[in-house]
Amino acid sequence: MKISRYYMPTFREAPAEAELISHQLMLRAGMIKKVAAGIYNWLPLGLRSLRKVENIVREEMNRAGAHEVFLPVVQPAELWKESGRWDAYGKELLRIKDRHEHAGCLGPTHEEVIVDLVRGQLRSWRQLPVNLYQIQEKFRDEIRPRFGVMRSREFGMKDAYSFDADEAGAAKSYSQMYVAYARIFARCGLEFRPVEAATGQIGGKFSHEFMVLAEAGEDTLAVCPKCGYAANLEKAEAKVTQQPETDAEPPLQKINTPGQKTVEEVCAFLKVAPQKLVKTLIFESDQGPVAAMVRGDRELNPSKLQSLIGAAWLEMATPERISEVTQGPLGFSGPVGLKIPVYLDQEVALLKNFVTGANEKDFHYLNTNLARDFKAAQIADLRVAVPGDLCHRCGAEFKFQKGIEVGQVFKLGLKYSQPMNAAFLDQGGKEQFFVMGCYGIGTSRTVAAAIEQHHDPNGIIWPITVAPFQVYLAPINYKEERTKQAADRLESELEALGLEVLLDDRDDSPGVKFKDADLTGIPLRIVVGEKTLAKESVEFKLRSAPDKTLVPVGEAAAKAKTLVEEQLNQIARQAEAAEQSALKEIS
RNA sequence: CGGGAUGUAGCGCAGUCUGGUAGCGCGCUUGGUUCGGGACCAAGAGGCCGUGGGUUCAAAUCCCACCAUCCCGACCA
Repeated sequence: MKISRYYMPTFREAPAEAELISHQLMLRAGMIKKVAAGIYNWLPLGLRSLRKVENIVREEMNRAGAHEVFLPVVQPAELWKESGRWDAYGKELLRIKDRHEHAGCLGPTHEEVIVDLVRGQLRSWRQLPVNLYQIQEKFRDEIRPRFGVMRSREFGMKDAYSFDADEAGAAKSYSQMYVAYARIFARCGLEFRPVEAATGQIGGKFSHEFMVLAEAGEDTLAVCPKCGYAANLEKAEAKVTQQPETDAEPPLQKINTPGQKTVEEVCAFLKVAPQKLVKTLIFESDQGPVAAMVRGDRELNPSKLQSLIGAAWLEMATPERISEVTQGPLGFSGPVGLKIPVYLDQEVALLKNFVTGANEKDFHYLNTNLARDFKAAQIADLRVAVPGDLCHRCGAEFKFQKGIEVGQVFKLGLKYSQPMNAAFLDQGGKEQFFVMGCYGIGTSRTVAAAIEQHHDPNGIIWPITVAPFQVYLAPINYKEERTKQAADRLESELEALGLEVLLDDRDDSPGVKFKDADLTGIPLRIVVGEKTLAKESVEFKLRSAPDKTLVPVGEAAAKAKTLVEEQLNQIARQAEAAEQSALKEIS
């Protein structure tokens, strides 16, 4: 491919809108261009990388026994009403109407459509399991799109859905996907980590997220360096290290605390440590209002509370609602006398004689005690893990790392098959709902994540497997006849060997070409010039290393092929290793 | 949606306070000289100054409204 015939506008400076390095580099290298907030054009260079990610995904999905389908972007409201998500899904679901005033939406995900596809067609246990996937554009009307294709409204995603006859089958499908994902991300040249994840509004019981480790990540992971436990902060469980207190229980004492609402204020006013003050937070959920208690120096983790009570949705109650539910204003809530279920963080259960709100303006209680003064509906780990916490499995101290979520695997169970009435006949002739799983990979985001992980001040450093081209062929002066001939000839030799070559045939100074070679991150650069040709040679340089070596012209193509294959083989070995450790993790 | 900021040539920016011919760098075009880390000389092209309204003899500049974009927060298979 000759650059002069290619559409690849590169820039010296990145548009001011780009914050993230991957975003800046993608814009500068001419991979993408913004159309509107969270909506991007993919240019030829960017599309080549995106397609490489997609093809890796496709190969591995096929290898794992899944079958590719292609589902519509526009989906009818009826299906979403059937699953109950027409109302449950928030404003991210872009609802539209057609000319007949018929309601529909742009698909943010495809559970409804896929269930509709198979129900009635899959009727027998003999046909199971089935795993169908697609690589599609999704649309989610994000409140705040940002970071280029890392968090855009329209984005590329592979989504797969498995249908099994029972839990055991579903567990097997899940494991297969888990292993396939490990291979996929390893093949993309990524350093990643599967972590236990909260299941969020998609529901289900069990989930892993595949995280690419990068500072720019929006998620925080708690990783145990000793036993390998890793979890999203939303889910991470810390070991309780404190001993239960055994103090005597003096009587409950109501005390005037005028205007003291926050933990800080109350602690200062009463001269108690925040560890001895317990916050009572009121939530609204589909299960009705609930209260949750954590120590004053801790932060409640809503997703833990949500999964504990099995709520479909959960949010902080409004001040008005708090007054209704507790009979007291915001800032003075406490467990004593509360009529709603009270969920207790496990740390709180160890305390004696703590301070709580009195559900009355300007009053708190001293010497509040569990059992004597109130009952807990349940005691569990409800707080957000913090640096310094210890792994609940092995007791080593957690390390916190930032990660980009590039994939997630879910066990859905009957969440969609049941309401949408998708069933088959089991061996006993009995009707059963499909046990489902769903498995997503953000393909466009994966491209950005690869750049986040592989760049230097000069530009991108692509892993060979997702590089848009493998060789950047740079003639020093393409107008010089001997150079031109050598470059053209080498280009066709390389292409004949199946290599992907970008020939920089522009009438620009060498500096421009080197800068663009670095910026676009193509793994192997070959320079052809009068100086090298005087030695019957061309110069090889890997983007990932500083060394330059002269290679005889006649051996150049074969040598390039060898280098590319070495890199491919190395990644193949990494994929093998990733598969092996994934198999261990999931068994 | 709350808080903050910005909209001037393809990109990066100045000009706005203090109203009076719309500028700079990069990029682009033409010619020439160059050719190992974003070359040099010369001549050019390119702008509803985000949109609409108002004030004024006169508005990129002052006032009002709207729109868009970015950042922080809430949100998020």
